Amino acid sequence: MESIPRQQDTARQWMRASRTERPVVDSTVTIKDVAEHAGVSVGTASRVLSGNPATSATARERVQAAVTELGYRPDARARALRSARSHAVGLLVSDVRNPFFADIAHGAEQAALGASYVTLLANANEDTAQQDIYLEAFLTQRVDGIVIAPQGEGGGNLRALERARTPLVFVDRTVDGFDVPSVTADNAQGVELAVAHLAAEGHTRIGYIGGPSSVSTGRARHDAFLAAVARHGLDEDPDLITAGDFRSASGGAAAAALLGHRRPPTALLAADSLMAVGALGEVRRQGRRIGADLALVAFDDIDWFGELDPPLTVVAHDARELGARAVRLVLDIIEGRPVESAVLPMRLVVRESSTGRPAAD
Amino acid sequence: MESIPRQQDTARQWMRASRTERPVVDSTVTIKDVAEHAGVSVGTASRVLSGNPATSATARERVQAAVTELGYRPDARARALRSARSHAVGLLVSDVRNPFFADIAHGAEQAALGASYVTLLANANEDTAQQDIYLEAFLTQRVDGIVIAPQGEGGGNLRALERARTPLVFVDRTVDGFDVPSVTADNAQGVELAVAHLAAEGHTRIGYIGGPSSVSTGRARHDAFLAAVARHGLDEDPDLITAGDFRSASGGAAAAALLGHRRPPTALLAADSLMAVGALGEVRRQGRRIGADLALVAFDDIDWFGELDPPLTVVAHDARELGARAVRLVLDIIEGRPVESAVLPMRLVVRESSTGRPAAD
DNA sequence: TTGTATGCGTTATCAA
DNA sequence: TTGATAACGCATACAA
Repeated sequence: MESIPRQQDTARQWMRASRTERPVVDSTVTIKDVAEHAGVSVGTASRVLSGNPATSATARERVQAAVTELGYRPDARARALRSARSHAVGLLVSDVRNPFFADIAHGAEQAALGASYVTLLANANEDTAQQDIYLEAFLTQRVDGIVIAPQGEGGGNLRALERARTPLVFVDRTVDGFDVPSVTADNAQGVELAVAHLAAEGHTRIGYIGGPSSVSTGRARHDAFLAAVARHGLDEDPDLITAGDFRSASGGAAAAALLGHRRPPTALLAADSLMAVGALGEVRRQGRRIGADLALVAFDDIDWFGELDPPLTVVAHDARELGARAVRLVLDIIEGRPVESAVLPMRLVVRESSTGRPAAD
Repeated sequence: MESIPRQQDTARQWMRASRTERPVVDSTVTIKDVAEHAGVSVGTASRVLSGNPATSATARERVQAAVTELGYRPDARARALRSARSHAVGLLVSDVRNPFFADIAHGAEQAALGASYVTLLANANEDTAQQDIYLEAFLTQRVDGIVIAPQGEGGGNLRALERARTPLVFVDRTVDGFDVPSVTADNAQGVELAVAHLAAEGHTRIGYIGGPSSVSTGRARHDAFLAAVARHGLDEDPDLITAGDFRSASGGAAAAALLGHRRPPTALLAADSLMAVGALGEVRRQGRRIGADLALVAFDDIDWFGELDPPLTVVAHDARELGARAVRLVLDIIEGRPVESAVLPMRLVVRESSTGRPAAD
């Protein structure tokens, strides 16, 4: 009786597909079927499948044969339910469409794959509500661990995570008041590199296009900018400080505001790639030319920044490495190894956008 | 006896975390705990939780209270195991770092979220082997359906998918020999629009930077290009045809080859955004200027293409819509509704890169 | 080395 | 409307 609803279900599901293929194998081949087909007990089949050494060569052989013949695929959910390990990690990025986070995701995914963990990638879309939804989903899916580039002040489900004791790692960003292992970049150093470079190029008025103060990197870069400007004796004009939301449009708006002042800056520093691109557009619209009329340095080294005209000078961090390290960190927690937060260095890649001339290298 | 290993496990897992917080609630609150706390049976608790109308107001109230008090979160795995529905769809894109696919992913994710499905996003990294790995993972995770932008000729697990009868939808790309519902763009129309535009601008020698012939969009655009060139009476010179791999570097190489010929093209058409960016870099390196010296039209309207200098003329498809439609399609299959493949129109967005002058609109 | 039996957390069946 | 109980697919303790 029990299996009938399931079959009906499957039938209904494919009713209109009207495919002409052979009904080969049912989708739900269980370990029981395998055991039967191999002429062994489920216990033996299970042992063979999970690599338990307590198996005979014949058993292994017959079970393997049955597996390939029936097209058996273990049910990860049942397995996880029984063994309290899902072998899945959740990765929550702020915005998949931001190339920087796409790179982080890629690095994280590859690292997880290497450890034979599956990655559940979710996209908060720079929105705290969506972050909570996906965090909730991760929790109900019982992922073994979570890597997140967090939004906001850390209310809502971020606290629930702590309570649920799910292994958690912050990547790129952190949240105040959370004692969570993290892999971040040395933002202060990055800003210092950029400002020092622009100062060396003779600029004294640098316009800053910052990120939102609700994000740790936004705050860190802002503070570092102020410090660096003071340190290098540049103009500490509040008019030179703007803030966007890490998205393209806000970069354009910020650039417009900066360039609209009576004493506009001669150089621009954008706190992320998307805002840099927005600024690029605004500068062009104003009929000015990056490199020649106005220097531009951006955070985040996106692959194609070097292909632009002019190529963009950037403060780069290795996003892939950031993602990979974060995953390794969360696996360390999961598997009970000692964990250590990491701060990765940033480096300056000088190109024409800040010098007006082809780079030396 | 049975629960002891689990507790040990949890303990080991957090041993070195040495956090000082209160042990508030154990992570694994089950429905049993909820029922006990509420003074009802698990059956009643389950009914309340799943919105079964056969519940009394008091029962609902008490269970809800217990849920919030204990911080209960249903176990999606157990739920899926029992109900044969995971409420998860797998999304496999060719390359997350390609902005076009990032947009597709975003659209798909939002659509799934709207239907309260979770999206498992995986990245094939333009690699058939990785595609198979993730397909395998989707299968073992027993996702309810899969949306994929497929790689290669469709060997390996793509066939296994068919056999497993997992609802499947192709997005953007298709694979010959598979009778699978799909959401694609009208590539032929897109190419025609681009070629017609360039012809109208007076170009007779258009260099084509195509995609790999192993991908359906690569083939479709290639064939359409040949047809359009013939139709408009332009130079049908084989030297004007190149092929890349949908990645930046190959676009640069293709541009170099095209521009190196004795009779170089006066316009370039790139079959995707990343290759267009690569071409952009190569053109700059050769000291030429897009728009003025050489026209460029690209496939895929990436947000920031309009911000570049000069802004890029593109053949655009709405990637978000592509992703959203694909998800809706797979949900249609899952939930037994009639399904219908869709071909979305493309449209030409004319900007300076192909005209040398600011666009009218 | 193997088989049997139990339980993981949940939903669904069946009586009450 | 409710409670007891079986079953989902799998892994493991225990006995053989």
